[in-house]
Amino acid sequence: MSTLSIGDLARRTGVPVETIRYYERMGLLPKPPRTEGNYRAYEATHERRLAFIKRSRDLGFGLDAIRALLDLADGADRPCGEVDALARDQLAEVERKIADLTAMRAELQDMLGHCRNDTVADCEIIGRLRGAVE
Amino acid sequence: MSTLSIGDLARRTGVPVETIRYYERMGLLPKPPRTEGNYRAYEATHERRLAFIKRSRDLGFGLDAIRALLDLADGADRPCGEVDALARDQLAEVERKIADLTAMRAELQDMLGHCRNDTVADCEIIGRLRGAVE
DNA sequence: CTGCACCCTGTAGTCGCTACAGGGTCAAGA
DNA sequence: TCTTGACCCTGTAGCGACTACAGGGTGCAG
Repeated sequence: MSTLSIGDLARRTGVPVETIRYYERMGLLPKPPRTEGNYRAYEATHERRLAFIKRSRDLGFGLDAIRALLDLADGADRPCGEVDALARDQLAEVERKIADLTAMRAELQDMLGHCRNDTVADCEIIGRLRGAVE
Repeated sequence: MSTLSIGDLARRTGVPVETIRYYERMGLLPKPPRTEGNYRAYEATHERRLAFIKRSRDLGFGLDAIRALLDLADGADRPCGEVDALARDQLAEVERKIADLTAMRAELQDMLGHCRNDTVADCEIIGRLRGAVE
């Protein structure tokens, strides 16, 4: 009655069915009980746990970090320093990626800004990829 | 005399040896002649082509796009509209990624800003990952 | 002639999914 | 009752762009 099929869980969380099975194989989501017909039968705890995973993935955490966060989230009494450290690491990683991409964007915009719709021989974009300007 | 070993080429371009061989397998870099001892013997054309590939990779172009850019770069007389389109697509992709990462950064910063170094039970970060605040 | 740095091929692993293939289950409609 | 079709199951292979071996060959300096 109150259990969910894997398809139900997928619809409710926005995580594809295949990905849910993948998380189970990777040990992120506990194996749910099965019905007579060998279908997975999820309960509310599973939905909460999967929502946690999805939120963490949306913030770019890797599966190893999420495993650690889930472990930490289960130990209510411990100080949250480790959680903090994981979030800080993730923030640093995100900032590094933003910096890389921002440099790429500037170079691409500059290339496109100099494009005079010439032939390839005079093309500023090709020229820069060749290394004429650095 | 004027040929380069794969290691020389790697040092001069900053592209690892294994990656050079990978680009050859993928058809991005033409197969060079071999020495008697079956070593690859590169010439200046290879170095220029590899530098072009590296520059394109640094701007985030995928290998398929680079293959197209290399083909276009070889036809000097044709208009550079296609080059322009590839660069525009790449810029759009980079901007999409920046937008995603910027949203992640904001949320992570906000989470960390609210962290009061509590126990996990009261941890703002864990709380948000659980979905308390949206 | 021996050691060492370098080179060769081929294959498997990384991350986080995604896409089958080849089957089983189940509820609704004819 | 039968059949259709949506859903579910397992297991395996593929993606992109490398990276890391294993197990061997080459070439040069001391």
